[in-house]
Amino acid sequence: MKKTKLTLKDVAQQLGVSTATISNAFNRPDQLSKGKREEILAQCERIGYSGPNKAAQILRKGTSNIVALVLADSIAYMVSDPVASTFIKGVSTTLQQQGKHLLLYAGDSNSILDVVDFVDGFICYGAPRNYKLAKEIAAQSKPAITVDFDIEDIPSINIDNENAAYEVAKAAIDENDIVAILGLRLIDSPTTCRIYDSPLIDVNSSISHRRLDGYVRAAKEQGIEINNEWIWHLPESDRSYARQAAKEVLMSSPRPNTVLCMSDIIALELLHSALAMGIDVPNELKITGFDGIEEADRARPHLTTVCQSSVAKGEAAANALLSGESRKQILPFDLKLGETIRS
Amino acid sequence: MKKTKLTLKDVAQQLGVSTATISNAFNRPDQLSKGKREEILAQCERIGYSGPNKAAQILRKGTSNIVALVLADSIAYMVSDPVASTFIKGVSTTLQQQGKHLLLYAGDSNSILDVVDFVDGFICYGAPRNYKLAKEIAAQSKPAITVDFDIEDIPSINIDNENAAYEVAKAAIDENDIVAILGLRLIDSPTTCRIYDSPLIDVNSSISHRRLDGYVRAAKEQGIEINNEWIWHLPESDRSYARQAAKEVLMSSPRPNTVLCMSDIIALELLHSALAMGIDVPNELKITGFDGIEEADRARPHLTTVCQSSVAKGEAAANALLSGESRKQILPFDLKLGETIRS
DNA sequence: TTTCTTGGGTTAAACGATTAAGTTAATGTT
DNA sequence: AACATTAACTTAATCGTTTAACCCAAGAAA
Repeated sequence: MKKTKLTLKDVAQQLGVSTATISNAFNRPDQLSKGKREEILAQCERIGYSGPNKAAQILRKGTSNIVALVLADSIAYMVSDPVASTFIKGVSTTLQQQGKHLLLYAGDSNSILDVVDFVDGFICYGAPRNYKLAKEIAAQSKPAITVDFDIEDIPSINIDNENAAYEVAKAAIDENDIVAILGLRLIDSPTTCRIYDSPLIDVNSSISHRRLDGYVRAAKEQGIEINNEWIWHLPESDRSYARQAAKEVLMSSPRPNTVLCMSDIIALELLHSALAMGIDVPNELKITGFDGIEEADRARPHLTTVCQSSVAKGEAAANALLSGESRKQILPFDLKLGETIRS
Repeated sequence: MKKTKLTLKDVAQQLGVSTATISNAFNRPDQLSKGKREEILAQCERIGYSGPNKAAQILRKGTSNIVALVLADSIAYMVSDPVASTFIKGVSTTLQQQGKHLLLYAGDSNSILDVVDFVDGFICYGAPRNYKLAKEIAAQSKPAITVDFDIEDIPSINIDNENAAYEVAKAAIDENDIVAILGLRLIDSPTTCRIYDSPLIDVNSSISHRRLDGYVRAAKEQGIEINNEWIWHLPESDRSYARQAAKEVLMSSPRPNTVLCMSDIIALELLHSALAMGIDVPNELKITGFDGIEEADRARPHLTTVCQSSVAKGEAAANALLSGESRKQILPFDLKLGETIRS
């Protein structure tokens, strides 16, 4: 039963050497003879000193091996979203390989100020709801990287959302279709709704707008104009929002026969609702998703969607952060044709 | 463009007061006059001092507001498992409410020694693979709580696994059934297999064994003896392991007509495989799960399972840790009867 | 022999705060 | 008027390291 934790000083005293030597034994093997080092380490082991205190190291060295993962929404939401959790997977695997620790930071929190002093860097996933957070990230001086959005010229990881959306829409849309869009975070509303003439929000949702652009371009090529009336807004990629929006879309008249969804979760919920109502997919209703989540593979008919690798994004983000990469990267995507647009 | 970060000392100098006063302005309002405090805070704001450095605070105060969540497996696996990620959800929500930060710690890492000095406590979810980790948790002196397993008399959160398993099995098993079990981490093997006479592993899998006990007791009440030949082992609750085990079970002859699964993921995979093979559930095959995950609700026929609230577990764990609760808690479970055992 | 290296240490100044103990002046008590 | 109390600060020790700068003895070079 040791009364109090041993410090470097205690150990130095007991072994009759200077604190610097003990410190070096742990951190800089080249600074002392091999024999002495081994002896010191052995003695430390024996008396129960497990190495320099990390809290003190953080202060002194200015580095902690902790990387903060700043999530766009609450951790609770992020961890249950298949896309986000897969991203976290990629990040954590890479960080772990490099001996780094992962601090989950909720983007709906107030300020990164309470962690900025001790983390080694930031990985920011998804545009934060409050712009203040983005400002703070830009203002602080630790390494940072953004994913699925951009802050000034901070390095970032993205896919080409406009083209991805364009391609999947192009594959789905035929002449004379009635096209609807189930979009994410398009306007500034916490509920699911048709957007009509609400002004599109700008700063926090670039990827949604790029996707929208792609959809609109593909439609236009078939001579179809999508006006706001046919665009729905969901505050997040959540099953219950999706269910409600799906219901509205399927009830509206005339009923659209092509629905472009900005996430697979939304698309799958629409698919289930449609099938439950006895609607023939794809003959009466074509559906496209976005992301390429595992669950989409299990659906029948198979979902037509855009696959992007969230794991790859996570790995790329972590690697870029740790290696000091400063460019912005565009990762590839994959169009996946399923039977939800053509049987 | 400030050259270097301001410190408390700099600020004190500039404002012509002692460092103690600045520190108190931030931490102990009762130690100085209201007027002075407001003036100091205003000045700090003006010159761009955003408060005491957190790294230094951690060292000096010995507390960081960081709680480590020690996961049984890799973060990657945990974050994608519906049960584990729901648990994380509960933990993170509660921690966030109390202004604490969440550090994700992979249980398959080597040692907690590299974080123990700066975290405020540990929440350990699931029995770690390597026993050394459990030893370390027990040996260190920060607050800790375990979930779904126990270490000596460290406070813990559990459900009554034996009774839960007993009840669901009792509901499913009829006289003369052939009963099989798809179990988790029963033996020390990294692959899916029938366990035959392999010795059951002990320390790392208590909850699986409690469940096994419950199953066996229920079977015995119907005069059925389940020998090891009818027990399968899966190293984790993973879809591909489950698929393989499901295939083996359904191919074995005689084919069991009641299969008790230790997780919903396993049960659902078995259900899908059975339906795909044209087997009538429940008339030719009865299936039970464990956990009560959301996806089980979406399955048809509805899965019979034991619902336990992972969110509640997470909340309870975080609350107990933060409040210093030292008792072991048993949370309730709910038997949920679906059509996979009786139509 | 003298001078230069160099290996293997030691000393002591940071890192950036917190806080117990001490000081001083103003107020309250009797 | 003499003494006790309190409010509002300041002083200085401390948290547990790291690391630049210095020191010394022994071997190499000249």
